[in-house]
Amino acid sequence: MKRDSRLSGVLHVLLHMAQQPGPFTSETLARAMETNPVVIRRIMAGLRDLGYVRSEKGHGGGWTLACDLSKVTLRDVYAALGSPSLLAMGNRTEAPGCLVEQAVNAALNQAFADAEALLLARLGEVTLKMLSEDLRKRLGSRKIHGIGAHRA
Amino acid sequence: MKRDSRLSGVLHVLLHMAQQPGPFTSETLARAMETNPVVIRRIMAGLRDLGYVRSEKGHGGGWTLACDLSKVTLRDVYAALGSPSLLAMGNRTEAPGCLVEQAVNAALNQAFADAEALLLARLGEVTLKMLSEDLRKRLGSRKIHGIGAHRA
DNA sequence: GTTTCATGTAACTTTATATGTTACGTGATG
DNA sequence: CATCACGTAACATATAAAGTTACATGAAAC
Repeated sequence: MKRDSRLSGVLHVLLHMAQQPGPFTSETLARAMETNPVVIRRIMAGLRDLGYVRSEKGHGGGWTLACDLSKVTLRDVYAALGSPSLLAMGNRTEAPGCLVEQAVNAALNQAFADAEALLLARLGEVTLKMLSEDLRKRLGSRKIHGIGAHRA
Repeated sequence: MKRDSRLSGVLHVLLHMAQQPGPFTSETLARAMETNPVVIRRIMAGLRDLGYVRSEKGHGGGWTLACDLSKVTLRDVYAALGSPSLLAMGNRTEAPGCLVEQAVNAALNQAFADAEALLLARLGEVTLKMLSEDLRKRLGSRKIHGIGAHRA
């Protein structure tokens, strides 16, 4: 299965934005992520609707952070994407009449639910602020570089 | 993303086989699972290679259980499928030069690894025998039915 | 007010992967 | 040797993410 990298992508964008004042155009962000501006707008749409970022049209427009980074967790960001399914595996049939299938589903669903719950909990423990601070540590003594200096 | 249901499928097959003596042709199993015989052979190939089941050609041939059901866990079955990825989400880039990407990956990988580990652990706790016994409970007082009586 | 810029969004293409299907080879049974 | 059943390659289909094109909307610059 093709793995969904939207969460990874949107976090990348948000972290870039946290490094310097905005606004950033979709075009600029897309170049930094080596993707298309439309893709940026797509993954940012949910965040905008929830008020985590703001977007402005016209000259000098673009995307701006509009939230307290210490209040927004990775789980919130995940939810803003529409909470896509976390697991790559699922039941063959969701509401089977076959008792064999029911037995299989019962066993798998328990394991699946546990794993999903743990993953969501972990994502809920990490705020954007924590991520941003981790990034600054990685940047180390290096001069805080702008998006222009982004390394492919 | 399309969710992988091979684990669910192969467990379904194994449970059916545990309900009555074999051998079962791919054709028979496929009818019970509403799929194609080739699909059955495909998902059974790994199990055969690991010795969990045996396959015989020619007249009277087919698939037979060849393991101690109390010794094989759902995790073993999962491994027999080739350990396909468990999570539907992943990193945008696996070994990024970009520090922002590295920071994002570090945070996500931790959460992902925890969830995967828990899922594997849970699968490792359930044996085929436990599944089979759960199934018999579900069948209740009902006469143990054969595959022929399988309900669509 | 017209031009330019930037987002918003629909529609289409591409890509990846699971699943389904056809065809044919191999070996075992009768 | 004819039939049965697996083994496997090759091809077809389905679904979802990602990429692309096109155009509408609204804001700023001139």
